[in-house]
Amino acid sequence: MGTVVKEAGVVQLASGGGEPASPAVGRRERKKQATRAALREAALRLSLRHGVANVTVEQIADEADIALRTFFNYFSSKEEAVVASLAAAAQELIARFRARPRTEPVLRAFREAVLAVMNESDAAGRDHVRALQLVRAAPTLVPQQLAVLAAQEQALAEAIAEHIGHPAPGRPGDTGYPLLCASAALTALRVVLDQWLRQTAASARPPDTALLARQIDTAIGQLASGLDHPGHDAP
Amino acid sequence: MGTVVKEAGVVQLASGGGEPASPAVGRRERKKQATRAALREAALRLSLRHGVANVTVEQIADEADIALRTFFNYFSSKEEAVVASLAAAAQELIARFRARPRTEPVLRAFREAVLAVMNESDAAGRDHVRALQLVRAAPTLVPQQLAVLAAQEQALAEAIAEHIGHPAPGRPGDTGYPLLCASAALTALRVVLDQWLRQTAASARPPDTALLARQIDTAIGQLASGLDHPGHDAP
DNA sequence: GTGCATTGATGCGCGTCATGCATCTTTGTA
DNA sequence: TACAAAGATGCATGACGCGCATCAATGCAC
Repeated sequence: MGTVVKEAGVVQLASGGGEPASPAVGRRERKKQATRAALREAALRLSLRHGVANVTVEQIADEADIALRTFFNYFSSKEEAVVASLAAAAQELIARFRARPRTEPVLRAFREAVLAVMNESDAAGRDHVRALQLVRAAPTLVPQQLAVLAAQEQALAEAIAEHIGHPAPGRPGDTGYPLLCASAALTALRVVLDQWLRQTAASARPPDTALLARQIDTAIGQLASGLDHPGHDAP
Repeated sequence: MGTVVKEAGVVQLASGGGEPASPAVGRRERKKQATRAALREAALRLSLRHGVANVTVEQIADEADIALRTFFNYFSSKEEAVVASLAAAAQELIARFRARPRTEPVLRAFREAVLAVMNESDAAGRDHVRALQLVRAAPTLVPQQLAVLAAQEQALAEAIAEHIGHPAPGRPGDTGYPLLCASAALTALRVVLDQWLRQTAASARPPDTALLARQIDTAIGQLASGLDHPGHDAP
């Protein structure tokens, strides 16, 4: 039989795409994750060095020492491989959110989750930021980035519903709040990150997390207190 | 010299892509708009009939009686041509917003603008809805749709800043409110439209504008009154 | 440990995509 | 009417994305 690794083409991207924190399964699964990671890192590295447009899928596959054909078993396009780091980050963001105490207001918990993810200093944490910078430099990736975020809306919405003891999205009694809140929060995050990257780009190398925290607080604060009345920095 | 019609590849999409309401210029410009419209309509029509994946760029070009090469002078991909209607709708949405009296609260004006656009019953108005339905049926188009909306955030943010007499985004004194409000509003619109289409899909043919209006009001209301306290239908 | 079924990796081939380049045609204007 | 600018078209080409057949590694039962 043929090979059907991708969980469904674009849907692979739409359904996550990050490393699913494999629960210590067999060697098979581990190797798959390794291959995926190798391709993801190769794509990111080469794209950062030469620019996304100047890198071919073949080069990425060679760099990762994987057959060209195999690349397409994992990602359906170059762009998808590059933003895979972001998908992973988004999934971790949601995991962090789920771990917050339910006594925290929703947006507060979201804020903490974001900062937790951004404060990671390990290899993966760096990749998130590097991928974001790359997206800023390559307009081709913008649609992909947006799709990655949008793909997590549903998951975050469910987490939010759980967090506040609200009916899950689509269930009877659902006010639509969880989904709206999730998409608004992720959008705000995207806007803030974009601004932050623009400023950080020309300044210090080590990501200025303090500045990011302040900007996130501002945005979250505006979302929390209602968008119909502008201009308030610290309520 | 070569041909450089597109205002800049993907940026064409990112900077709008709709018909710029040509100010009665020469025949040259009129013909360009006609060509663009022909391609846009052909792409939409064929995609609706056979599915986006089953339509080639060549078929679209043939249907519009345009050379294949010329197609790429207007759109850099099949998907871009299909969602061009949405770009036009988004631009008109902003135009409508700008026309609202400044006495209206921001989100109220946004609501009115949305309903105005959705109530259009002419050919273009139908195209908006048809394109939205197509996107729902073809995951490939989702990234493009998101990009179209995101591309209008800046424009809407500026309109909002004007509406309330706030410094333009990036200017000194900018609180970040206009951009956040714009992106949140557009996101909410996207979420609401998605839900609405899901429901409308299986029901009446003539778009149920009343239902849409109610759903928009709910979402806008939640945005307006703050996202940190859930569950309120009619404040 | 051996054999079998499953699943992923790889090679091959093909149709499509997307763009650069050269050329021809149309349009606007002096 | 002649000329310059701008768009449309044809041609050629490299990359893309995937179906299909095959090979190899893995997991499992016995």
